[in-house]
Amino acid sequence: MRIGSLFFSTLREDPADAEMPSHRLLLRAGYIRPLGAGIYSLLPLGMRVNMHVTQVVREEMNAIGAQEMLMPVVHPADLWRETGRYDQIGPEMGRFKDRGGRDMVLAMTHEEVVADLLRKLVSSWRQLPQQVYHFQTKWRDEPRSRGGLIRVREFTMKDAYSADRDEAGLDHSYNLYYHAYTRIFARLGLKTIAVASDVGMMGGSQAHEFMAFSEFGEDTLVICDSCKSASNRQVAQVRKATPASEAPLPLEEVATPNAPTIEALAAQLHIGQEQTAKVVFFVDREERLIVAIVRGDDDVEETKLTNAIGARDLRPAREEEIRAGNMVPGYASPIGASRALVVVDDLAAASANLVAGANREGYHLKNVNIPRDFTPDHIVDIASVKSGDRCLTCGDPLRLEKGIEVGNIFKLGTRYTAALGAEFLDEGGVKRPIIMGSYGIGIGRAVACIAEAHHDEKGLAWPVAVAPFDAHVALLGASKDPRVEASATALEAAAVAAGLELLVDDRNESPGVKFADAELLGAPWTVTISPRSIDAGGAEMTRRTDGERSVVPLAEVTERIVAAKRAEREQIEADLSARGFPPVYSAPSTTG
RNA sequence: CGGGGCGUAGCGCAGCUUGGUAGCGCGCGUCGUUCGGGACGACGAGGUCGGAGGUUCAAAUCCUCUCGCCCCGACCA
Repeated sequence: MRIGSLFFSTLREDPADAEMPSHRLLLRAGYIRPLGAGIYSLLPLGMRVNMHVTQVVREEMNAIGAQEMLMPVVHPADLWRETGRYDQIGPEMGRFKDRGGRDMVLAMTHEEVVADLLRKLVSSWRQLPQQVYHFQTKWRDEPRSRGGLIRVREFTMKDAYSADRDEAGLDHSYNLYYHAYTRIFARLGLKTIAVASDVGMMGGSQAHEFMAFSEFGEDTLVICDSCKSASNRQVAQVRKATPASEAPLPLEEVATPNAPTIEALAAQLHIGQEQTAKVVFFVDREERLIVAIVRGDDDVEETKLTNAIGARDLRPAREEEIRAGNMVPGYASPIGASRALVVVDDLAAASANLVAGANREGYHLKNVNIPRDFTPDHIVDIASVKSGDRCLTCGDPLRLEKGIEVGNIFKLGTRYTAALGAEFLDEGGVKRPIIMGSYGIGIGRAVACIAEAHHDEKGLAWPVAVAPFDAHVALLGASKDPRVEASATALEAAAVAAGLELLVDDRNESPGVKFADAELLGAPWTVTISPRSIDAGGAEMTRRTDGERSVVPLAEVTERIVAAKRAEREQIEADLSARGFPPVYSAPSTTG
């Protein structure tokens, strides 16, 4: 490919509204262009990376026996009504009517369609297990898209689905995907960790998220280096401290002017924050006021709270809603409150003589004891893990990291098959619901995460497995010396024979522009052909990652690139085998 | 949905406070010179100032409404 015919344009200056490096560089280098909020076109460069990522995913899916297919992006709403999700899911689902007035939805995911196919196609245990996958557009009307390709509204997802006879089969399928995903992200050059996670809107019994480490990550990962275990902070549990046992003292009201925050309160009373109770208010979808109480040194983890009480769509309460429950914001406690669901963190409940609000402006209560002074509806872990907390299993200190979710695996169970009547007859002639799992990877997000992980101040630096071109060929002095164009033509022919793709920059631009663009676009190699390089013996090869440079005979350029590609792939395979993830799935392993 | 910011040429911005000819840099076109680290000169193309309404002799500028985008909090691949 000659660069002059490539459909793209680079930007010399940074786009004003791009914050994340991947967003900024993918825009600047001409890989993507926005069409609207969270809606992007992939330009040919971006599509090339996308296709390479897709191919790696496809190879690993096929390797575990999954079959590629394609399901529609527009679904009849009735199918989603059958599983209840049409009403459960809020405005993030795209809805419209077709010309006949029928309700239709834009696919956010494909559990319904798979379960529908299962009930139509599968009737016997002999037809199980099955695994299918596709690469398909999803529309999710995110309340807030951001970060370029990191978080968008329309995106391509590889979603795979397993269908098994029983839980043991599901466990096996789940392990297959755990294995395949580990291999996929390693091959894509992403450092990821699988963390135990919340099941969210998918439902089901168990889930892992594959997280790429990134300082721009939206999720916080809780990692125990001793146990080699990791969880999303949303569900992570810790070994809680045992509060000193004190005899409960009588309640006592104290004046605490201008102390609506825990910090101010603790400072004013000269006590530690752990001696206070923090009260946080939420309202669920049924407009129920929820009072969540943790110790002053903790924060409420909303996902834990949501799961603990089976709530949906929690949002922070407004001040008037708090007052309607007879509580005073800033000085609140459930003592004397009405009409609220009270959830207390187990640590707070075990702590004696806490300071809590008096529901009177400027006053707090000392020596609050739970449940002596009020009766919680739930006592359960709802505290957010913080740095310094200790591992539930081994007691060692936990480490917190930021990550971006690039893939997830869910044990769905019979959530969808039971609702849709996707059943099979077992050997005994007994009708049973099919057991499902679902497994997603956001392709565009993976591309963005790779860009996040592989760039420098000059531009992108793609791993060879996904680079849009194997090499960027910069021609210098071609107008003066016909040997340059002749060499380029010869190199292009050699590349075709070797199965390599080159981007040849034959523009009439200054060398600085060509080098800068080569570094911005991020091909693994820059091959410079000039009268000088020809006199020196051929072409100059520069490795993008470390700038290592050498002059090699023109005839050896392609074999050098091929050898480097092979070496990188072999290194990745060696690393994967050492970690227990060889090309062929061998044994169950979901530890970690 | 709450908070903050921004919409002026393809990109980055100035002009707005104090209303009166729409500007700068980069990029783009033609010609010439240059040619191993974002070259130089000459000439040139390109804008309903996001949109609608209002105030005014006159609106990019003031007022109202509206649309869009970005960033920070509640969701997810």
